[in-house]
Amino acid sequence: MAQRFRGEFEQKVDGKGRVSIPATFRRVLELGDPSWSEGKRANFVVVYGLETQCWLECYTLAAIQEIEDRLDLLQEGTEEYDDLIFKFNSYVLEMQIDEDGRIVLPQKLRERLDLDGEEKALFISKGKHFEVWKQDKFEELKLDPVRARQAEKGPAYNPIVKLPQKPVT
Amino acid sequence: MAQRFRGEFEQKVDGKGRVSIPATFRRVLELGDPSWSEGKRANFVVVYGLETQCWLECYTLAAIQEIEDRLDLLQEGTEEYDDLIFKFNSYVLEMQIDEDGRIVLPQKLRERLDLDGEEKALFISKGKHFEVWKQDKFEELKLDPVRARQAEKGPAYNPIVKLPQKPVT
DNA sequence: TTTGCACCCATGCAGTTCCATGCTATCCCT
DNA sequence: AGGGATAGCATGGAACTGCATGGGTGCAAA
Repeated sequence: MAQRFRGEFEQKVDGKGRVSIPATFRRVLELGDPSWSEGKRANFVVVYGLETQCWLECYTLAAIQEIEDRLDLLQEGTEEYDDLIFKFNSYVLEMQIDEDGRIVLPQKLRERLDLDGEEKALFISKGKHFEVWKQDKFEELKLDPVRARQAEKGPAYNPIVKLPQKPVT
Repeated sequence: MAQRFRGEFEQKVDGKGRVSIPATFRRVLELGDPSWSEGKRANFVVVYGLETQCWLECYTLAAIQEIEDRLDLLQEGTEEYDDLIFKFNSYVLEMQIDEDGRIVLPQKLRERLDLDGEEKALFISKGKHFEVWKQDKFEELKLDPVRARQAEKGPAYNPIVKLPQKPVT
């Protein structure tokens, strides 16, 4: 079982576009990079997508490999095939974590996130990948589905999101 | 069947946010960590959720694994999938019990619980997970459902909460 | 020449590790 | 049954380390 990203972190982006990758995420990226070893720098993949996408999706190399394996099983020319090729080949960047555990977001990506100058970025786990947002933007958009629905209902002591039914086997 | 958490304990949180995990809970967390063995430190998962949530929910790794297995069977993008990903991947922290049976609640969580300085925390079993509250808060809110309902009815000799019917098989 | 980026070094603080203490429940021996 | 030894548990203190962050320098491309 591959490691999963867990948790949600707030990191500062400095004037040069540098951001620390949260240490726990670093561990997962390192393990997901087949050519990584102690002391080396981990590589990973950033999917930034079309212009309308204002967040980054970050994948371990292993996860990307998994996606490519799946691609090989699909018919060329199907909609799904095209979408995946498009998403994971065209609008994509391979990055490397530096000595200090940081990456530099190039101009292009900073613009995409709508970052200028020093700002806070949000790192949000999605299990097999994580996303990076400009914090203000994320909050403004209230994209979190649970929060969005709860906002309608008002606060309540309802700690458990309903679990899915056990599959019938 | 996995072990269950039982009982309710009061533990002191020191100025640095350190708390002892009640010993009986530790046993359950250890058994629920597949990679744990005698002498090692048990890992588990703390779900702190959205800003309105002022308590912590703690799960064994086995319990989390069970949730993730179910997640793998769901369609990405469905409401249920998003809710679960958010709840169990995003607003979550993986923690490790230290040599002395304690954990350190990071700033973020202390704020969430409304703990500052030295205070009492309540550990409350909920069967497959347990919750952590600031004691004062818990009492103030009188969230205990049984107590709340009993308070409405006034004091009565009704010590036994009605047990659920056995399922018809 | 300016701007974007790779590299190097510096620092404060939060988080972690290690060691010490008192209390209580348990066990064993007489 | 009494009493002393023992082990595990809840706490406290202090040193240490890694992480997030900031600043500077040099190089290469625009």
